[in-house]
Amino acid sequence: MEELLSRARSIAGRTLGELAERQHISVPPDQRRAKGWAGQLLEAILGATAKSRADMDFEAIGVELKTLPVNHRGLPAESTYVCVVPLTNLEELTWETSWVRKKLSHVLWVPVQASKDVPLAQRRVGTALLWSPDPDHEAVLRADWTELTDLIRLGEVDTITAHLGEYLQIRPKAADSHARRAGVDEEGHIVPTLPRGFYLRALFTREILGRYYTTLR
Amino acid sequence: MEELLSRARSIAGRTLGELAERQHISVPPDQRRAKGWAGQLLEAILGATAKSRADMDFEAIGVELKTLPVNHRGLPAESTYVCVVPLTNLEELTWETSWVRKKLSHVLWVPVQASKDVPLAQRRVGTALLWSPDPDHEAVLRADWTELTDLIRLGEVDTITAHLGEYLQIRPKAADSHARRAGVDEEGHIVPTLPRGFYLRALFTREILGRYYTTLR
DNA sequence: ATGGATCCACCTATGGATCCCT
DNA sequence: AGGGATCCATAGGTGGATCCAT
Repeated sequence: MEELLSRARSIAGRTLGELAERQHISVPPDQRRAKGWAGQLLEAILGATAKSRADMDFEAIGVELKTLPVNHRGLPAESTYVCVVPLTNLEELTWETSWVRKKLSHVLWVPVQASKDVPLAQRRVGTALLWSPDPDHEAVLRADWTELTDLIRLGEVDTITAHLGEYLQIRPKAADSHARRAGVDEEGHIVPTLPRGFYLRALFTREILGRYYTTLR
Repeated sequence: MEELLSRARSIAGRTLGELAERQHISVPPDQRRAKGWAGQLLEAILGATAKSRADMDFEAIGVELKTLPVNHRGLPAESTYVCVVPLTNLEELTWETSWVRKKLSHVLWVPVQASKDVPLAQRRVGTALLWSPDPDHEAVLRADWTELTDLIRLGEVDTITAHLGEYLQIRPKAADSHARRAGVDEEGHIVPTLPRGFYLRALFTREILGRYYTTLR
C-alpha cells in the first residue's frame, strides 16, 4: 500500500502528455469524446489490475484509484462517480455489505488539473493521497446511503434527484436519458428505469483534500 | 409464419456462396474459425430480428431459426444447440416456463449441406420445415429437461455428462474448458462451474426430418 | 455551481454453432 | 460416433468519468 502511494507520488508534477507518451498512448484533443481518458491513463501508469471489472482497482490490497479533477486553485471541480446504484434485489443489502462502503474504504486520490484553459496534454498530476473515511465521514455516508437505498426499496427510484444526500448523491449513469434498466415500482413490479450511479459531491472531496493539506502545514 | 416459411423455401437449392454474395458477406475458407457463419448468414437472408439477444429469432411470431447441418444423405450429422443451462436460481423454474420449451415450441429448421468434402461456398440449402414438437416428443423433452434440471438443483452439475437424456443432453458451452460461471454445489454454495448448454441429439433431429420426408411421400 | 445528460473502452454473456480426439 | 472442447460476432453492463444548459 505504501509502495503504491510512493509510485503515485513519483508522478506528481508530471504532465498527462508525458505520462501518455511513456505508455505509448495518444492524447485526445479534449475530453468531450474521451471522458474517462485521464483515469484510464493513470490506471495504466500505476498498474491497476481489474480493468473494467466489478472489482477493486488494486485487488490484492483493496484500494480504489480515483482521479480527482481539480481547478486552478487545486480544489475538486466535479463530483466523483463511485458505483452503479442497485435497483433490484435489495432485501439483503446493508451499508456494511454495500459496494459504496467497500469502494470507499481505501481510496488513492490522485489530483489532476482540469481547468479547461489548459490543454489536456499539459495538465499536471498533483500529490496523491491515500484516504479512508474517518468515523464522521462514514456516519454521513452511511446516512446518505441508507436514505437513498430506502427510497429505492419503496419503489420511489423515479422520485430521486441529485439534490438528496449530503455527501453521497444519486445521478444518472447511462449512455443517454433513454437507457433503461430493471427497477422496481411502488407496487413491487419490475419496470424499466433510467440506470443511475452513486456520486460523491465535490464539496465532500474538497473537504477531504482540504483537511489533508491543512494537516500538512 | 407461412410467409416466413415461403421465404425460407424460396432459397432451397441455393448455395451458401450465392446467398453470401447477395448479402455482401465474404465466405470464410472453412468453419474452423467461423463456426456460426452459416447460421448467421441465414439469419441475415431471412431477416431475423433479435441479433444475439436472449430472445426468439422472429420475435413477433415466436419462431426460432435453426440451421441443420446434414450429411450427404440429407441426415443431421451434428447435435443442435438450444440455449444455456441455468445453473442458479432454479427454485421457480418449471418445464412450462423453461427456455428450452419456449425455444422449441416453434422452430424453422433449415437443412444445410455440411459434408466436409464440399467447399463451404458450394454447399446447398435444403427445404425448410416449420416444426412444433408433437405430444410424444414433448413428453420426452420434458422428462429429459426435468431429469437434468433436478440434478442441477441437487448441486450435482459437475456429475452431468452428455450421456444423459434421450433427446436433450447437456454439454459444455464455453470459450474453452477453463471458462467458469456461477453454479451451486451439493451444500448449496455458489461455486465456479463450467458453463453448459442444452443440445438436441442428432438422432432426434434425424427423426424430425425423417418423419417429415416420410409424410411427403 | 451543479443536476441531469452523455461518451468511450473493455469485459462478459449470449447466440450462432462446429471441431476433433478417442 | 459423439462427448467434450472450442471459436466468432454482437449486445449489454460496468468502470473510467466529464459535458453542458440553466
